Amino acid sequence: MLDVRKLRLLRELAHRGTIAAVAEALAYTPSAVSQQLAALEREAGVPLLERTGRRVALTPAALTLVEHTEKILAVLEQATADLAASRAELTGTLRIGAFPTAVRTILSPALVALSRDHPGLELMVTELDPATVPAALRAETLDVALVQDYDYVPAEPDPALDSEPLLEETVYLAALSGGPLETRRDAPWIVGTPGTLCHTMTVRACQAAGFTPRVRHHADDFGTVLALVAAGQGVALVPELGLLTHPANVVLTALPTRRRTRLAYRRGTKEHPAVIAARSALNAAATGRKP
Amino acid sequence: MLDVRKLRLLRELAHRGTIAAVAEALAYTPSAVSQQLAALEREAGVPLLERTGRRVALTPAALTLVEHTEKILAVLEQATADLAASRAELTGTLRIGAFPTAVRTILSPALVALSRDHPGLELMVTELDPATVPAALRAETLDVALVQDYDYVPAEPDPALDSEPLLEETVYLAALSGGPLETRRDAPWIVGTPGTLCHTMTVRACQAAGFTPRVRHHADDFGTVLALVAAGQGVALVPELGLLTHPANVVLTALPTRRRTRLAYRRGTKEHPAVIAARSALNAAATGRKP
DNA sequence: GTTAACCGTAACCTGAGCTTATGCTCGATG
DNA sequence: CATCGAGCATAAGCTCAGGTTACGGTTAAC
Repeated sequence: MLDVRKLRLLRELAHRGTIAAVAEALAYTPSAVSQQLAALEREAGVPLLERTGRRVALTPAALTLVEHTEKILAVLEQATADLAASRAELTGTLRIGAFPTAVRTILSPALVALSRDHPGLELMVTELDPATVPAALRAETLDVALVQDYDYVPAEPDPALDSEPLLEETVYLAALSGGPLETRRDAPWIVGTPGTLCHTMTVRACQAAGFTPRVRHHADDFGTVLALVAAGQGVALVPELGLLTHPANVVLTALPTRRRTRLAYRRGTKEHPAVIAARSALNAAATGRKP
Repeated sequence: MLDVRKLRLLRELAHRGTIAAVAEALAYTPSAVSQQLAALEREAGVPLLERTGRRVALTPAALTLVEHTEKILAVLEQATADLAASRAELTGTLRIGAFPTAVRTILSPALVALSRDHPGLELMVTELDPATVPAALRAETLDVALVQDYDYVPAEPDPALDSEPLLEETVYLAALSGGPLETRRDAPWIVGTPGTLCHTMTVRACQAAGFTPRVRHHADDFGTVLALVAAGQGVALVPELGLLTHPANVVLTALPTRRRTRLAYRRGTKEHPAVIAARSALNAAATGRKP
């Protein structure tokens, strides 16, 4: 009987590439992970890892093992979901991850509704960049998370994760005057810090319009971005949710680009009562904002 | 993360009914099983067991947990099968269960072929009554087994097991004179010991013909049965494979009843290379006997 | 050449999970 | 109705799986 705990380490290794990263993610020492994987290899009777330089690579046999592991972990999630559903009241803790804008706009009202309807449910919110969400969900640091699915930035399919559309917003060009994206070829730009989804989204949208933005400022908070625009420091792309307060002199031009926000969770937790509750609260908060 | 080892205990409990039986089957003490199940219940946060008299019953939540466990164990079997397939040579041990007649007729030649073609494969044969096969397969005492599927004795579907047809034979009425089953209403009968499949089969076949057999002798070995028939002690039903040597004065009348033999294994092991090898060897032995 | 990142082994230590021992409850039996 | 056996649960103790820390070897980058 193969040990599922060890298989989980192998799966994490397939995603993260190094034993050190697996250990870091799952709160072990690298030595422990190494020993467990060595034991798994011994039990399997087939080579699973081979050193390539200072990393390890998975053999084909190990990769098929990982695929099976994904299935098993999904069933286990489903089983715990069913257990939670069979309980009368919703208890335990739900760890929610979200990007900063979402926290202040749709997540806050959803949290109010959630804690009102389910007093037994402990809510933990973590603010993080969507790029780090998949790893956090897999490592069970988070249970559900809001992620973005900008045009031009499709999320790679992850067999361990599942998601569903939650919200779709218009993206605006924020400037001191109106006019389409193409006319901003030579304007100074205000974008997010490199590596974030906002940054990528802006750069790709400009490239699709035929130019590379001349980056002048970096700012992730849309309030700051709009203040910079109002101060004549440049132009920027801002999604609908970033416009809670916008300075009077900033002109917004709707672009065809749309920002889609999705609710992500581990495969198998779709029917977990806490996820169901989060889904309905978030949907209510998202549509409640519309008018 | 639910512990699959503990879930396996729960599944076994669902099948066997008492903690003591589970412990017996899996080579633990009852105390260990009790503690593990108590721990599982604690982790689940939901009552799983409730004492009814001096036994324990599973709650609905526990039953759905068992269903999930079946899926997980099947995937685990599949994973080990894939591992074995990725190995060049076939190694390890294959534990085969079979009823006595089968051992002497089709299993022996199959064993010869198997050990010739796969010298690295260790073969272990256990002679047992088909009625005990499902439990032995689930408890991983056996890997594959030959079971019978007489008319009137359909095997109940077990979610943990899988099987496929292997052989179909005619059942004969053995007597000192020819004639259909209905004419033996008042004859003394020779049947297997109560509880075995052979016994059930004979009784039901007679009942389908409109009478209950008057049992005179009990014998499980078909050689013995035929000797008793030859000695004028009564009549009996004997399947084709039981007729390796039959006394000259015994007359055989083919009946419409047919005996079907199936190859059974745990769900998920269908593509295990050792099972594949066993399948082909047994099929060859079964068809090789036909002419 | 030096350094940093990473993997693996050795040695040690802790607790999960086994065993044995024992008590309790329920149902069958005379 | 008293007795007895079957079965479950708890207590106490022991063992080993599986963790940690320490250290050495190898690889890639600068």
